[in-house]
Amino acid sequence: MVTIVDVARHAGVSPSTVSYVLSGKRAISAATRERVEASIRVLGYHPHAGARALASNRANVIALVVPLRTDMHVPILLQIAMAIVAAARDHDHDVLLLTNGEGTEGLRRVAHSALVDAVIVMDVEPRDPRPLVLRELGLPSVLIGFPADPAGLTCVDLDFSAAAGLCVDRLADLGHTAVALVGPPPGVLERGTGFARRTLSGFEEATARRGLRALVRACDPAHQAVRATAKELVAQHPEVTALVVHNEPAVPPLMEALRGLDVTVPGDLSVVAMGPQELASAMSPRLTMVPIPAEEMGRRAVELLMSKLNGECPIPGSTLMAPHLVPGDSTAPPPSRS
Amino acid sequence: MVTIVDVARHAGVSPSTVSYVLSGKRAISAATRERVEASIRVLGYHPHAGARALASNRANVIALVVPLRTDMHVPILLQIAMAIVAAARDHDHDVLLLTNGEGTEGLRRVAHSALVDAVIVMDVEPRDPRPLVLRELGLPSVLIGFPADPAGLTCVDLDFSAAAGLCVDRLADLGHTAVALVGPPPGVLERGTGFARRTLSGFEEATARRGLRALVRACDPAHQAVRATAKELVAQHPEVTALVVHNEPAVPPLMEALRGLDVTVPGDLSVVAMGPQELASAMSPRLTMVPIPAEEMGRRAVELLMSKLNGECPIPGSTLMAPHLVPGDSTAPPPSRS
DNA sequence: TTGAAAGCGCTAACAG
DNA sequence: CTGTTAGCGCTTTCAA
Repeated sequence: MVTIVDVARHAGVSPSTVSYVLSGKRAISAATRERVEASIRVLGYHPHAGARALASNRANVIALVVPLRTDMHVPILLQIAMAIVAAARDHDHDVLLLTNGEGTEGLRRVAHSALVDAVIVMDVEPRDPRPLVLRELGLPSVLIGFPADPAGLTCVDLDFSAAAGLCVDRLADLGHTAVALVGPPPGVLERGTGFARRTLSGFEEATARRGLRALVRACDPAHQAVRATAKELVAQHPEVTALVVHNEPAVPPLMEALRGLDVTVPGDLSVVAMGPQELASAMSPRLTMVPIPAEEMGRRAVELLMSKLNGECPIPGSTLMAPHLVPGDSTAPPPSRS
Repeated sequence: MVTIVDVARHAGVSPSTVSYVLSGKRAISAATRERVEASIRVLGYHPHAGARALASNRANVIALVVPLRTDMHVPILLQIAMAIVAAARDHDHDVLLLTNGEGTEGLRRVAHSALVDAVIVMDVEPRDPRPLVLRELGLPSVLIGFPADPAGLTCVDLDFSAAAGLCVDRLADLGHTAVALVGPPPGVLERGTGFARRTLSGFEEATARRGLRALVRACDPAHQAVRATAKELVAQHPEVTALVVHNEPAVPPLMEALRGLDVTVPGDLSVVAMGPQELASAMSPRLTMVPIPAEEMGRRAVELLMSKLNGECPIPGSTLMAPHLVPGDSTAPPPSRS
């Protein structure tokens, strides 16, 4: 194994100089720096992670807690995770993968053993035990999603309220006067799940502001339920000319149900969906969407965490990512009343 | 921080004794062991991971390389990853998450810096550069999937050949005499992707063995293409009374296309699919499936890796997981010729 | 069955 | 701007 002493010898300097070249923690003359860097390259030196962690009290590793069972769309989960890994690498950190299988014990373990310096917790929900443990451990952390009480915690999420507003605004701009929100199954809202509630309030606020008639339907993603909801909306509420859908798994059956009811999109009915962007091109016509910005959420979470680790203050308690609307072919002005 | 010295003092023994209690590497009297264990519990001692890695040359961490873009079904990927984390924990190891973003450089880095002891690479394909790097590094590894040349490597995958055979056997047992394989898009097979080829040969071997007439169709998962394939099979090949589908994304549009063609499943046509088990209950009727055993594959990969780390020999070069057929409601005897 | 002590490779005072 | 050196907390010989 190549050690720092080997590099030092090869470059004709002391080990500490090599260390300082690597860390940039003190000024080094250009000449010395170059010689050291050359030696590092020639010898193929990589500092021993354990030794470094031991001496510096920094493992340069962050933990990522991924939920086993989740309300989140799985590909989104993975996208966020990958973005986190990439962003962490940009900050010279690695990512340790943790599940909830060990319960909160895993957090205690990796924190106490100094395996990681900090942690990102995904898919945080209102009644989540993990934030408590994080506070107790004093472990720097960033949550993706919001617990019931985010006080003293750093949280990142999409601004679902603004996202719903964006959908409504687009439809209002097109001339629609009555729109319906097709939301997650009843249970999700009642459980107090944060994002569902925030979408709803954003929808209500925006429709009120724009003077639109508004309907809300919770919708189970099962084929039958979706079909029933579609049928009911079309038959009982002919005034509704546009749908905002915040329920990823319900989208494919919904589009199929509309086709079955001879409702053309966007001719008879416009559809805007909130969810993973891939959904857009999987549907026909291509959906107008407000995508979940997985990439940005992951990066932002890492950046916030790094700020914390570097002792930068103050860190914002909650970060709501601004939504963007990506136009597709599923929205158009409402049909003319003929 | 609680150190091994604190524990030793508290228990009235030497640090080395505490170490040996933890590692079990030498005999300890029951009395001493109990005192030490009590002290560990009381003080809430967790050994410092870095110090341990430095002194023992073992990080007790394995790397998991997850592909960024993949032919694999994403939820399956995550299931395997989670199974790997759980299994690794059972062997007292943690999992470091790596992507291909750094290219093979990431592997070199974590190996040289002793951040990890070994690595599991997911979604290995025939022309994969990573196995070469693993050989070069001498890093203990297990691959999920098969490279073109698996010589000297340890690989785990589903026995796709046997899986196809299982599907054919079930259909033959039900009385079908002509079956079609709906496989992955043309490109996948031509690129030499291992699993597609193995499925095909299993299908051909089994249909020949059972004396069935066999058809094979590569199928792009796009709506249009699936519809065309379904139409062609139904119209041009009325003798075909059953389908074996090995193409996860094509399944939903296929089922819909059949419905559109007034072909009832399983009344007119039986369908068996290979893929993620969740697919079965997402379809109506519930599919008869040969699921990808994500859980077992993950566990097996870890077990093989641990055997390698413990120097147990010989390690099998390739492990093909036995497939299981899970009956659903999409298979029945062929329609009577009336 | 246990203890003493020498490192593992690196960082960060301290000293110049 | 650079070198010397004392640990970081643990494992593992060696010795008893």
